[in-house]
Amino acid sequence: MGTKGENNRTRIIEAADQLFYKHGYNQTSFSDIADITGIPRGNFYYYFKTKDDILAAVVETRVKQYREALVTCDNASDNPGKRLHAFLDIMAGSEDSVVDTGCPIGSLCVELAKDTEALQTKSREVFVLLRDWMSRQFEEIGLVDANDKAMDLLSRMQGTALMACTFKDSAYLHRSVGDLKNWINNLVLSES
Amino acid sequence: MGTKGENNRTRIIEAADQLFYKHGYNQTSFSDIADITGIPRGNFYYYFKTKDDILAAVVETRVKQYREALVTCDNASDNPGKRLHAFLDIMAGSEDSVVDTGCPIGSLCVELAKDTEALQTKSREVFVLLRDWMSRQFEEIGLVDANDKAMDLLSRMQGTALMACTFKDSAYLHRSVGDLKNWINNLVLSES
DNA sequence: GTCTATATGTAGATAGAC
DNA sequence: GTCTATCTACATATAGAC
Repeated sequence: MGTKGENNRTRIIEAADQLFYKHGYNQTSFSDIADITGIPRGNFYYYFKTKDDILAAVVETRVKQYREALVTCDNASDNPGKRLHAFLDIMAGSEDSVVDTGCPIGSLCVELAKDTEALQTKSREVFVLLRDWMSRQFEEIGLVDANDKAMDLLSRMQGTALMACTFKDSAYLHRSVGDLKNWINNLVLSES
Repeated sequence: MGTKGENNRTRIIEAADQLFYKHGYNQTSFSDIADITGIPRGNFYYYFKTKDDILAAVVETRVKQYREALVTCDNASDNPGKRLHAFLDIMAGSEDSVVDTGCPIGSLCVELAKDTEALQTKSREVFVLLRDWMSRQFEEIGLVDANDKAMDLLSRMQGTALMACTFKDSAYLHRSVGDLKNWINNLVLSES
C-alpha cells in the first residue's frame, strides 16, 4: 500500500481506460500501456495478476465515475424528467468522442459479448448502475413500468451512439437526443 | 477461375463469416478458419492477399444475403408498414443468436470503429443498404422525413440487440420489437 | 491449385537482479 | 518496489516443393 505504488497503479488504470476505449480491449497491449505511462511491461504484474484484472479495475473506476456523474444529475433538479435530461446532456456533451469512437460502455460490452462470461458480467456493471438509476427516475415520475422504460432509454441511447459513430453523423446524434428528451417530456405529461 | 478453387474460396468466406460474428474480426485467426474448413493456413493467400480482403469478401456476401432478404420483405406485402414489420421479424426470428452474440452487422461496425477507416467504410455497407431500403418504405408511407425515420428504426433495432445481448434478455428483445411495430403502425395512421 | 515449412513480429506472462 | 531479460505461444504472411 505504498504511496508511489498506488500512484503507478492508478496511472496504469487511467491509460488502460483510454486505450480500451480508443482501440478496444483485445487490441490494447501491455506495450501500448507501457508506452503511455513509461512504466515497463514487466512491472505491470506487480500490480495486476492478469490483463483481465486490469479490465476489472478499469470497469470499477468507470462505475465510480458514473456514480459521481449521477449524483450531479440528482442535484441538477427536483424534477426526475429534468434529471434524465441532464444525463442525456452528458452524451451530447461528449459528441466528438462518441462520433469518433462510440460509447465507451456499449462498445466494451459489444466486444466482450464475444469473450468469456466473466468479462461479460464485469463489463455489464456500468449498465446495471445506469439502468437502476434511470428506473428510479421513471418510478418517481409515476410510471408502473419504470424498469421497462429504463431499458428503453438505455437502448435508444446506445442505438443513437452506434449509428452516430458508424455514419460519423453528429447531426443525427443531436436530433436523436432531442427526440429522446421529447419522449421523456411526453411520459411526464401522461402521468400528470 | 477453376471450379474447385471457387469452392474453396466460398468455404473460406462462409467460415470467416461465422467466426467474425461469434468471436469478432480481430479475435479470429487464420488457424481458426483452417480448423473449420480443413484448408491449410498457407493456402489462404492464394485466394486473398490479406486478412482485410477476407473481411471485404465477407461483407460483400452479407450485402448480397440482406439484399435477397429485402426482396422477400418486398414481396411479403403491398403495404410498406407490413414490409417493415417483416424486416423486424428477421431479427426476432434469430432471437437466440442475437441474445448470445448480438447483431452481426452492428457488432462488426462497433469493433471496426476502433480500426482503420478503410475497414469502417467497408463494414458500414450493409447498414447503408438497409437504411436506403427503410427510407423507401417510409417514403411510400408518405413521410417527408423518411430518411430520418430510417435512421431511427435502424438505431432502435441496434439498441434493442445490444441491450438484449448485454443483459441476455430475450423477453426484452420481443417486447422492444413489439414496441417498434406499434411505432410504425402509428406513423402509418398519422399519414392516412 | 495445393500443401508444408518457415520467416518475422508481437502477444501475455515469468524470473530474478537490484 | 522497480527494472531487464526472457519464455512460450501464436499472429499474419511468405517461399517454394509438388
